[in-house]
Amino acid sequence: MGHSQADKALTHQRIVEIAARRFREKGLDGIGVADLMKEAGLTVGGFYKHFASRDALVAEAVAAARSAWYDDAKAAEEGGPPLELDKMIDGYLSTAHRDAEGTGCVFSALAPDIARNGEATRAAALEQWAFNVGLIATLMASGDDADRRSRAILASCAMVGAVALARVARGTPQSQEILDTVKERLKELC
Amino acid sequence: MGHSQADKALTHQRIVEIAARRFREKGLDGIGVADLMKEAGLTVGGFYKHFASRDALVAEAVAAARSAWYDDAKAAEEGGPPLELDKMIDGYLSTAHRDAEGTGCVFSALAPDIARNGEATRAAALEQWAFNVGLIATLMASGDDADRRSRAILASCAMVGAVALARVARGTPQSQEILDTVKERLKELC
DNA sequence: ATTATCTATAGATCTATAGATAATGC
DNA sequence: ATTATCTATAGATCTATAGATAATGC
Repeated sequence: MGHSQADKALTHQRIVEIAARRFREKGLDGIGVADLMKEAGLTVGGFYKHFASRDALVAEAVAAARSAWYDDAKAAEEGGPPLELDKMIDGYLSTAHRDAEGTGCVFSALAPDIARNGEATRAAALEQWAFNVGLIATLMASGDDADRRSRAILASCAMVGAVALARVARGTPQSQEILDTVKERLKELC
Repeated sequence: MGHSQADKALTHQRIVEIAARRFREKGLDGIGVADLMKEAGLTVGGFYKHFASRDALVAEAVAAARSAWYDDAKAAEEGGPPLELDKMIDGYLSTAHRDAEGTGCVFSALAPDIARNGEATRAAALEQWAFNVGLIATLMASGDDADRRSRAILASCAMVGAVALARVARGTPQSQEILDTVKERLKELC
């Protein structure tokens, strides 16, 4: 086992990433510190040398819970394939995203849980939301700035709600209907 | 204290109603059986004569977690004031609804929690969602049945997402912006 | 000497059950 | 006699801390 400061930073990051995944899968109250540490190959005793409290981990994990859009945007900035709004919407409203809570959008997985949490967690989440809305607005084909932002906000709310509801309806025909309907309507709008 | 069978039915209902409120406020994992019983003026020991398990209460509470729309629809059926879609949207996307998790829409308060729960809970929730979508579609001014349903689904997803996100953003200007923007866009659509 | 992690545990939960108590209802 | 509720508690969590161990880094 490593004990250097460099190792500690990596360990810290590993705990945060595991938490970001498991919290999205099980809810912010759905998994305990001991299980998260175990999954990181550690024991519970070391946790509080990394985080002041469980809540502090929640805040870090929510801030770190990035999904495909963010990765794609970063890649595009660094000369990768340019973003296409149609494809982003298709990806967000796909069954693959619906079935991958742990790595998907933090809002469709945790919005009500985050809303019940402290200022730090909510501010970190809101920053991500603003990033997403900005991204959608930028990629729209037409409209002035205010109109783009307005449509981007509607699209963001509809997508977050659609994936959350499609997960509730998983296993029924309504689940696919929700995803397909919102996809079709948003493509008209954007 | 009452011990009759009639009293027991009332007690059962009281527990379910308290749970429906507190679960929406604190999340499905946010309050324990003992605290719910205490709020009903009872002690924890009697709980399992009312419910087979905590999960059974969750399922009943989610099914019973009705909000203003349902009450208004029932009242309209019984000769009360007719439903108006514009007013329903205004109410749903109001700060009053945002700030009243405990009595508001079960989906904006609990959708991801419900999605993580068992079949019984999810089916009870989906039934409510279908009721709401049907209501919206019925009240739309124009369009054939398929088009109304399609727009009703978009409206439902956008409203659920908007209130969940407005709660995350509570205390910032974005909270109001989300509610107002989605309100304006949905009134165009409906 | 400092510190990253581990072992062990305190103290506070939480779900569920056993058995007692006190009311209902045949 | 039956049963709705209560008291008490078992057993399994969960967060947080104390003190030991073993590595780093001056």
